[in-house]
Amino acid sequence: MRPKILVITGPTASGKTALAVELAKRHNGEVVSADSMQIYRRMDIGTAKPTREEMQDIPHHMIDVADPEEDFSVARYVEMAAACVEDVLSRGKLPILAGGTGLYIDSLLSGRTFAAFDGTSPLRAGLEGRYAREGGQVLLQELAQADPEAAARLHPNDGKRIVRALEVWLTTGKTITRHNEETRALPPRYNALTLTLDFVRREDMWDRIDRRVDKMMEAGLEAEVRALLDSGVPRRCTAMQAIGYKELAAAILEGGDLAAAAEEVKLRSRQYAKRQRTWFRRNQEAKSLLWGPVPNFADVLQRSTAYLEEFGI
RNA sequence: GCCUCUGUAGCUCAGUUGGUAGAGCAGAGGACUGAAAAUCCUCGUGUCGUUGGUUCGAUUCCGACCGGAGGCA
Repeated sequence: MRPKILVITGPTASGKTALAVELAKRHNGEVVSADSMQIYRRMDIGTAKPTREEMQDIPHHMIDVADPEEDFSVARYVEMAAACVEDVLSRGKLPILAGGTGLYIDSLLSGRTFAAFDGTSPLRAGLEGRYAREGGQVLLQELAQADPEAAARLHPNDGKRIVRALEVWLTTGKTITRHNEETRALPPRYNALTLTLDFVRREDMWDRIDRRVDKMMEAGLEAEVRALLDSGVPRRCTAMQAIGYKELAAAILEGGDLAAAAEEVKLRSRQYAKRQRTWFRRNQEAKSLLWGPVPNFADVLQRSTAYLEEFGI
């Protein structure tokens, strides 16, 4: 019998944190964050990391577990988060996976494993160099020798995935297609009830995003980004690619207008929310909780509780 | 008041030697197996400001009018 776990997801600014905390209080739960950027320490304002007050004494895991100059990854997330979930379960409490990083959530729930990876290998650097010089078409032809399916699936411009597919083949002797098939066949690690928060009207979500970015600016996002840059966090590392950070870093270092940068952050956040929705939409099992034009927390809480009862939590 | 420039997709603009038009951005949809807040793919009909005229035919040429920008008084 696979352990039951509650998942709360949804696009950015959809109220995941508040709902997770409230349900944790009512169901003896602890929150395990599923957010690829709240992982990083010293990045609080721009990632909308829950504050002490917002956490309301509910333990939160997988927040502040890496430094910004480290490069985190899905594989690391799954390994660490799985340990957190096991820990929560072992104490007889309900793990509540809350966050908006779909890949992290799905990977953890499915029990997915990942092929070996070495970000510093000369092989990888070589492949990246060749992609830049020779182009995707050439590498895809090479990939087709070993893994015709992946070569057919990948677009010549999708350098990241072409390099990875070749890397997996060359270092493990197994194609990424084969690897994917094998991991897909693995049994799910948990029995999850997924609640997806969203908005009836897209415009309402945009408004919330805009207001949240305004609040971030008032709360001192600029100073937070400056502090990261001053402490030597390189601009090209993963953490600095986070929305809110890369735009402000550009404005700070290239002398741009901060107000314009904030508008850019709003735009990128909306586009990000759209991508998140595309990801969540394909989960047919998920229960959707929609906010109307006037958010009614009590109503959403009640509907959530009904789903939990039905699921047997 | 006069002169010049300008008015084309939500925005910025290109273009049509007269045969009703196309880019970037925005937007929409999709993908996603060790960067995922990342990365990648697909999708462009709009009274070509309004109204007369010339013409077989005008968004394109001419006039008037209405916006906008600048210059001269």
